[in-house]
Amino acid sequence: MNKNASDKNSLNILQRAGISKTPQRLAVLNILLRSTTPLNVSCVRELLADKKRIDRVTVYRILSLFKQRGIIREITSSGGVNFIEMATLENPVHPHFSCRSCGILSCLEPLTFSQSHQLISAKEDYSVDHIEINISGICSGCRHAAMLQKQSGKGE
Amino acid sequence: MNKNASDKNSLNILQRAGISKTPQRLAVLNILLRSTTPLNVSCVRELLADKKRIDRVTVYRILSLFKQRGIIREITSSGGVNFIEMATLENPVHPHFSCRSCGILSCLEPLTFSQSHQLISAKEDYSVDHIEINISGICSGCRHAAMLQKQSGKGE
DNA sequence: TTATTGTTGCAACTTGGTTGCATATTTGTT
DNA sequence: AACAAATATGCAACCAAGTTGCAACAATAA
Repeated sequence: MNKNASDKNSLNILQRAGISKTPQRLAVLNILLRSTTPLNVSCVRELLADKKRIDRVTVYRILSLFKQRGIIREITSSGGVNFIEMATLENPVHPHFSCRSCGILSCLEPLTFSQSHQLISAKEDYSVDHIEINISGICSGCRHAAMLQKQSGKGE
Repeated sequence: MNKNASDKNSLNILQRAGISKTPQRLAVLNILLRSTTPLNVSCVRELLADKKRIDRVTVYRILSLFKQRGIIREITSSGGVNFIEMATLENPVHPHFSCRSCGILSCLEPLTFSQSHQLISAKEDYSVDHIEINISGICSGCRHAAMLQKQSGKGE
């Protein structure tokens, strides 16, 4: 998706959510749309061009508005920093994988109906509104890098 | 378990882990052993009698030592505050339920082997070392309380 | 043009967690 | 029991994430 198309997409999203379009909101939305992995707030701010640096508070406010309107969803990460990702129809709730080596959070396949059901069924008197699954370990990239390093004798 | 038995248990745990027994460590361990739900750091400190108030830093250091030695495990919660629970054989890794009304984190049944396997199988080139499942919603206590309130006409 | 409403940026704050260092406590050895 | 070496604690100061209050700044409608 090129820049113009993405801008148009962002505009549509804001319009559909019934919130006014401001340069800051568009900028944040564009960044989230273009990212292939969930981002945390400081990443979002770094990705904003220096020219359009947005105040930290404003970013938090924009994100909490987006969350409230269901445009994005938050992912709790073990590092204590929350990540965010687009909450579109094409991107349903799914488990995440957090690499303890590179820190990148990546997306895994959504659960099937029966899998979710199994998880929820235990406590019938609880009213469940969200299942968050975070798997952690070493991602394939880091694993291969480590293996290469070992082979070349630079290990230990 | 009465106080003395719990103290003895704590002592054993420290000994087996090969770490020296100090009043502070015993106090923290006792609190964790007695709690029926995972606790966060400020809860632990509140539960310490005023007499044996332990410095915040010390609590963090004790907990990180316990974690390192596998005595406790940490649970990432969506509120950005980490919870801890005992990591004993009788208390294997399990999903948690976080009530968005009362904030209490409670424990759910552990996954079966096949359930865990299903979750992990997706990405064979990842090396998984932990699966964390956090389910959130309204716990039965809060749900019933809300229902009673509604019935008595105090709703809205 | 002006009044109204909503948005932004700044400063200041809160909370969870960490680091460095001096002091106090354990522990192992006589 | 006494002591030295090693370890643990408390304090102050710090950092980072996230929040709040408020003044200034759009954008919009009358």
